[in-house]
Amino acid sequence: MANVKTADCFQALSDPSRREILLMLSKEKQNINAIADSFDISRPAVSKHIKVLYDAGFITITAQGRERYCELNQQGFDELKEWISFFEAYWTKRLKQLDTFLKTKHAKPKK
Amino acid sequence: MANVKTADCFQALSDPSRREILLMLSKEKQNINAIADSFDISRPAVSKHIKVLYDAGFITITAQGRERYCELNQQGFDELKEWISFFEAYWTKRLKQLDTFLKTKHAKPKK
DNA sequence: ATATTATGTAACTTTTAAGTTACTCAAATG
DNA sequence: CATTTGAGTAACTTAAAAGTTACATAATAT
Repeated sequence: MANVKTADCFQALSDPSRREILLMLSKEKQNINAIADSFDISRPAVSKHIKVLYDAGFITITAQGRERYCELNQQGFDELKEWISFFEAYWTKRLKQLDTFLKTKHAKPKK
Repeated sequence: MANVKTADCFQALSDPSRREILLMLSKEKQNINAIADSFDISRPAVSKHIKVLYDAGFITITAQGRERYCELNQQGFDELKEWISFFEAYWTKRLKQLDTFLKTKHAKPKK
């Protein structure tokens, strides 16, 4: 049952610290303590954020001895992209409507 | 000072009701009460959600008499897309690394 | 003009999220 | 093997979101 998303990706991204963590991980793989060092909040608080990001499919965690290295995971990002792409259809439709409007109602400008 | 985003788009999307509202608006323009009728929560609660979505740039509101019609606004969605596209670079980099690895270390498969 | 309808907002409560400290445990290290 | 280090978690506090009811106001309808 590894790598199964159990949390909401939108909820996961609503916290600025979590987005910051993702940004850090886009630069390099890091273990929990290294991540925590970059924040003002306590290590356990960071630990919780990591769990949320993991549960939402934004990171993978690999144990190396007692250290746990975090890396970005495409899954969460994909889910987000999918959501957005649903709305792309809306904008496409809107553009088509505008186009039709311009062609039928304003085919001949009054000048 | 119209249409200036004052709230965080991620925070706005973290609530399921608000995402549901966006989904409804992708089907048709609706006024506040019409939206509220589709939800179990009270009308003022919906009113607040609408405000959050507006502040985050996800919808526009047009008054028609005493009614206020809500429509999707591209701005919020664009902000989200921009955020995601930043991370696209990460995956591109990862792919390139993998490619290089395969070419240099495994140019000749052992079989 | 009165009644009704669409909406906003203030004041408050409830729920949820985020943070903290204190403790635990297992892996590394002297 | 005693100590240090990296990390998880439980119990609790604090802070922020989400919801409610009650009230206000302006536009429409009767």
